[in-house]
Amino acid sequence: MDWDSPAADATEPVWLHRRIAARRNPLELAEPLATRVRYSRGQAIYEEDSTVECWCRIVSGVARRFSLRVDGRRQIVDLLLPDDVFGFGTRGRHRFAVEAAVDGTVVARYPRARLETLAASDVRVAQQLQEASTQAMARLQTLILTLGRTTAEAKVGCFLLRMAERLSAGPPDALLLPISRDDIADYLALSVETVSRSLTQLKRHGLIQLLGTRQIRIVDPEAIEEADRFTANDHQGWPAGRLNETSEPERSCFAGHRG
Amino acid sequence: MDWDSPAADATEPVWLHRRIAARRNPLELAEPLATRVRYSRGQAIYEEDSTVECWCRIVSGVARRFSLRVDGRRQIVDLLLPDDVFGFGTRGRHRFAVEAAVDGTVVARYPRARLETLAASDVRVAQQLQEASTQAMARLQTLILTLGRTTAEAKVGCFLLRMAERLSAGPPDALLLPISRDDIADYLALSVETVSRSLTQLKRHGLIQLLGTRQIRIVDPEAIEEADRFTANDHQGWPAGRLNETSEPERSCFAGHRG
DNA sequence: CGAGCCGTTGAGTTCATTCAAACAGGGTGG
DNA sequence: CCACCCTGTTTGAATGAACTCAACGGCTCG
Repeated sequence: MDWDSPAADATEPVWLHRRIAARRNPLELAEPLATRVRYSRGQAIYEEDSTVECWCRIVSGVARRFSLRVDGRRQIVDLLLPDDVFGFGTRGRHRFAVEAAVDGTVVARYPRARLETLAASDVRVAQQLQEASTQAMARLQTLILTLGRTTAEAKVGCFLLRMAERLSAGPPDALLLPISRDDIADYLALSVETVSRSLTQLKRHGLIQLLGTRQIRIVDPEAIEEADRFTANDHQGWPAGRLNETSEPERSCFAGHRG
Repeated sequence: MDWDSPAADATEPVWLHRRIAARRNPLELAEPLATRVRYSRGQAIYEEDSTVECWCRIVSGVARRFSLRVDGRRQIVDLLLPDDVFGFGTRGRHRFAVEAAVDGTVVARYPRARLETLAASDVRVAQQLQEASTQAMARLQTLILTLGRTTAEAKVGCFLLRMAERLSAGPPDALLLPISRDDIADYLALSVETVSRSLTQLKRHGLIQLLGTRQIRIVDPEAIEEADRFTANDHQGWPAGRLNETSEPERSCFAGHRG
């Protein structure tokens, strides 16, 4: 099966593979150990508190690492895109559950024991593991900074920028969101309604354009990055030329996601 | 200098060393490489975007890893207590700055290059590095869960529980906060006033007792853990017997921190 | 004793949430 | 083909929560 090839399945949207061109497989040297598994949306990749048997890498699609609270709310701790590595737990146990966030998510699984023996014999493999772990830590820190922003508009804007950076090879001017508003809400610790409102606010302020419900064009990244200040001050401070609604027709320009 | 000994400096408060008994030095095998440095409150341990030269371990005291936003606000990404390891950056550079949060914080520094050669020759050292890295990741995930809670009272309560777990060897019933309200605020992305109000709220609800400004007794950990639900419902649901104010005299039972 | 820092409390405003309703698009079945 | 349902998304109104600005008390240090 040729799941690594970008054009493997023509029915899948492009963004699921776009990143493969941008970044190399971070576990390239361990690839002989890998077995691939395909998951449907919502399907568990592993459960909370399960034992660590494999390291995992997203080949295509998206997965969410999350925890369920006592009140039923869900906190997504990490959003896993193609070539993101996950599955190293704490003391042999997974602290969080992981499940596919879109249909047809493909995960490459590397048995932990064999991976470790390989790493012991090949330093470069050990370095790749280390690097993958560092990347995962960087994602967590980025999320903390996003959660730390003051207003919901700033959080959502920051989220868009980070997603654009991760999804695109070139300049982060446009992006196709791979996940639903629900997932964004649980990722940013906001309500779905607030996420939706923040997006329309960002659009009204001329910082983004909404081409489709999930297709977004980033107009003013710097202003988004500093959105805290602007929302704190009076709203006269917005650039006047951008205040008119960019009323693009809201036709869906793509297929392949079923929310 | 015998900084490892719990009674090295009688003027230092007990909690700075309490944890040494609870958890072993996670870089024990690398100790021959270590050099110790003492920092005063607010002093930089390393700067943002500096090159990674050493891994670090808190011997005694507290440090904060943080980033400054454009609006001047500060987000503390990690709070470092005795025997916490930090300083592994992303691609050779530190993404955040670290500075001492209390006077007399002692840090053991392990030169990166020598540490790596040692790890290459001794598998147990490599395992210790791996374990330390995993611990750091666990701290980040815990913070994300804390930041993800709905109300400020839930955030602060959750913070107290996690700090009690980290600071004490026994049951997490009491703790002596090692940091100021300001630091808590920047850690939880709240304002100082809200932190203060949340503490008095938790006290009023009978979930904690405030013995001193920094000495706290945890009365009902389970209720704190589920605080989201209670604050969401009506406030008649609180245990009636605990609603009377526990008006202990607010004398300071300890010295050694100057905010 | 005054200055300065830390912590708490109050008043008013802004912001996010809940509850509710409405809309759009995809898919299925009559 | 159209009606219908289901999911996901958007918007409105009202409530509740956190923030800012401000003032005050306690404590330490000079």
